Amino acid sequence: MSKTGISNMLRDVGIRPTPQRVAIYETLKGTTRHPTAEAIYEAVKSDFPSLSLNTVYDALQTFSEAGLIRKLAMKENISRYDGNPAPHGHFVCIRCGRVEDLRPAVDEELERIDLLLKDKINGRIVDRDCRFYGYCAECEGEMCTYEKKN
Amino acid sequence: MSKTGISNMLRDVGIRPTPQRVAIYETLKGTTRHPTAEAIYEAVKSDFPSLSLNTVYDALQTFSEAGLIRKLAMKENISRYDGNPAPHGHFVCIRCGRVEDLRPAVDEELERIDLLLKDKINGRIVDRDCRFYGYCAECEGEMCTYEKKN
DNA sequence: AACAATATAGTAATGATTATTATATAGTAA
DNA sequence: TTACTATATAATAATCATTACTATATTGTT
Repeated sequence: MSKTGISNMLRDVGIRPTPQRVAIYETLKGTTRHPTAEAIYEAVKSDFPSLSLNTVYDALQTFSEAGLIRKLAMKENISRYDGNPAPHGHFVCIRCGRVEDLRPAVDEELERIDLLLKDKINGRIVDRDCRFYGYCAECEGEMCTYEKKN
Repeated sequence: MSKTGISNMLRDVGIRPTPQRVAIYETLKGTTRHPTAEAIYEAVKSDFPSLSLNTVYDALQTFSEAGLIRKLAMKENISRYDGNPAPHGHFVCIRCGRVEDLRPAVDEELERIDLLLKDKINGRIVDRDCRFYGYCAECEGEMCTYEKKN
């Protein structure tokens, strides 16, 4: 989506589309690395030298509350962010820390469980966050070059 | 499990069974509320007035690393703990914050997905944490009396 | 009973996140 | 445009869960 498209979309959902917010959203949408606030800050800073980390946090929270993005609380007491707000599963490498999206085929299985839960739960389910932890192929071979930055 | 049983179990896995650790483990095993470190601290403190919150954190990390318990990173930037280390799903109420275990029948479905993933993932999966977010029955009716403490 | 290793508790430090506030910017209406 | 109102930004400070440090105490062992 273009900057103009992002701008219009944000306005449509009631979020004032400032250049910073558009850049933050664009950055998050343009990666599958599930970056931290800090990583987004570093990435966007090249275009906005005066950018504040605070602004990044504020934008991410605003986007989250509007359902535009997804916050992923990690066990290391740090949050990562996902530009895809639709429920979908993740693979997390417990050695190098990378977070990857699962293939759609697996997500379809998870969707089936949503339906199953409708009858088995005393409540209304509106979201899902499924994580699968293990060792990525590169870490299995001790050849992992994953850089946590970004 | 009795205190003696816990003590022996801890020794078996190489963890020195101090009274504090036994009490912390016993407390966590004795609840399904997925308490925070603070809540465990408050609960155990009645038996150990001089208990340090630090000791609780240390014990929880030790137990986690030994695979005896499970750490649940919540979106509110706080960690909860689960005395059941086996992979199993949770329901999280996004209004009152309660965390409940899913019925075993649902977990069986999730186990099927583990198998499915073996072929679809470039890595080795060793654990799973599936959360389903929504409104618990009581919060749907605005009658929720859930107390976050404990 | 003494020793070596480790746990506890108290305190201080860390670090991600959030609050505060003056200034700047966006949206709107004249 | 211009003026106006509301909201966003950025800088700074504060918060709060968690972790580090360290002297003392306890455990398990010789």
